Amino acid sequence: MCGRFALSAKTAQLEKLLPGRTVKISAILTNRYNIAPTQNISAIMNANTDELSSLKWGLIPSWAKDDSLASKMINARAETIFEKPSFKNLIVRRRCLIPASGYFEWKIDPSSKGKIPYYIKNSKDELFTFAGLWDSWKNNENEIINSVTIVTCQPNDKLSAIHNRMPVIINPDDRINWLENNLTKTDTDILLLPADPDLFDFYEVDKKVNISSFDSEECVNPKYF
DNA sequence: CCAGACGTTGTT
DNA sequence: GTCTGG
DNA sequence: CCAGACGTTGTT
DNA sequence: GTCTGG
Repeated sequence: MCGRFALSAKTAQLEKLLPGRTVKISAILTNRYNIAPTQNISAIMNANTDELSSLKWGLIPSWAKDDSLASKMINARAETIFEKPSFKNLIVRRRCLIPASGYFEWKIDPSSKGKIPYYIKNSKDELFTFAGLWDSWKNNENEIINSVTIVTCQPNDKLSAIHNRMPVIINPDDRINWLENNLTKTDTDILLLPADPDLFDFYEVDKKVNISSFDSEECVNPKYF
């Protein structure tokens, strides 16, 4: 699955996320190396593909009475996304792209039964984009809270070595299609697939990443080199 | 009909 | 063991 | 995802 | 809001 990731990028890189266009970056973004659920993350929403928006990670459905569901809705399984009440409307109407420079998975070490963190990134160090769904919820103060969940799928042959799920990654050439067209299940079935294994590398990192408040470049440095 | 859930992961 | 917060 | 808390009463 | 279970 995907429960932590990093986004350290220059504005110029983020502006070019959609091929042939310029995405407006209005917020000042600091480099993030340990983005955790409940925090705000950057995303391009289908409702506004002209700019990078900020959404809370952990989906709060529009009908929710409180935000207690959010921590349970950080991921959505691609296989059942058209069936689940919380997601079936969103896959049709409320899709987004979440840029990342890499993400983390914890591999269970059979010998120690402990968990070892790994960092997974594009082999050419390019940004990539997760498939996400978002929703709008109004809290008791009548404030609109936009929140987001990351779609997951089976791992590809390379990443199955460390985990049995992986985030869905939308290729650059599919990004505008994912955001702007009216997609049916037939359309999304060919997009919500494990990424090409050749595009990704992974390596072990220090356990400091376990602590979500430890947001430092050290999180993404190889433990051994 | 109304009431109550609405999710994923990993482990067994 | 299970939930909440980051 | 992991880390850290997990409770009430009464008093300030 | 919509589906499932009773």
